[in-house]
Amino acid sequence: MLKDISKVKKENISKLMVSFSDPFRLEIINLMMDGEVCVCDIMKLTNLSQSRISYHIKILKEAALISDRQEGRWVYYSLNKESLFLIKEWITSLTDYSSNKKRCCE
Amino acid sequence: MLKDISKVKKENISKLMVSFSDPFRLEIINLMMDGEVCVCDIMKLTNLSQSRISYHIKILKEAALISDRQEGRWVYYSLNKESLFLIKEWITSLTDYSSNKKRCCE
DNA sequence: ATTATACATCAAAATATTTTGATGTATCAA
DNA sequence: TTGATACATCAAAATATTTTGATGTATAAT
Repeated sequence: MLKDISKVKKENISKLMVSFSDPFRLEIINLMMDGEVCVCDIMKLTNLSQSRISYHIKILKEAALISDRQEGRWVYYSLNKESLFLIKEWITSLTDYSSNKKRCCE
Repeated sequence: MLKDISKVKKENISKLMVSFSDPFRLEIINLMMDGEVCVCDIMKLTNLSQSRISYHIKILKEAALISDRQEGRWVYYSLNKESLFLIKEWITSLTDYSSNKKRCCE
């Protein structure tokens, strides 16, 4: 079962990384550093068009990097700390190796 | 002065995140978990073509995610731990906020 | 000197992502 | 009920990334 979990995680990691890979998404993510924001906030703060923002928001949501909460006409978005933790864990696992130099191609 | 440093780092972060955003690059990165590898190692372990690997390696290198070391005809690649640490720091900074709920659009 | 190996680079083609502008849906206020 | 606001979705166009196959360069072995 552990293998299954790590496989599930692998795809998550991949999606999460893709979600981080656009400069405008990084901007949006940075706006969420200080808490919840709605699309109209992002519009004001970035001058991106509404549909453009919705598109990027969708990618961030599908990667589970952000969560949403609706309140009347507004939808509030915020960073999903669990996903951020997952990434940190994965990166940590990358640096765990003991840097032993190997001869290659043998 | 901490703020200034974070601004300089912003472009680095962006490139690093892009370098993480391809599934084959993730595979290559995973191969480096256990230490140095050369292109021929990656070829054997992934069945990707040589030029394809070189292309991805180049992107990883330009993002400073990996370092290279030449030894005769072989070039050994390995993960750059400093960059990995940089990303972890950045992600940590994202989760530092105190989740205060705000009214938007006001 | 010739040949083979390990890898980089290049331009064209294939493919994927992003942007735009229009339209759709739900909520709210008058 | 009508109109406005906040946001989502869609298809087409614009743009960016990736793949391929050919060629180039440096090192090393014969």
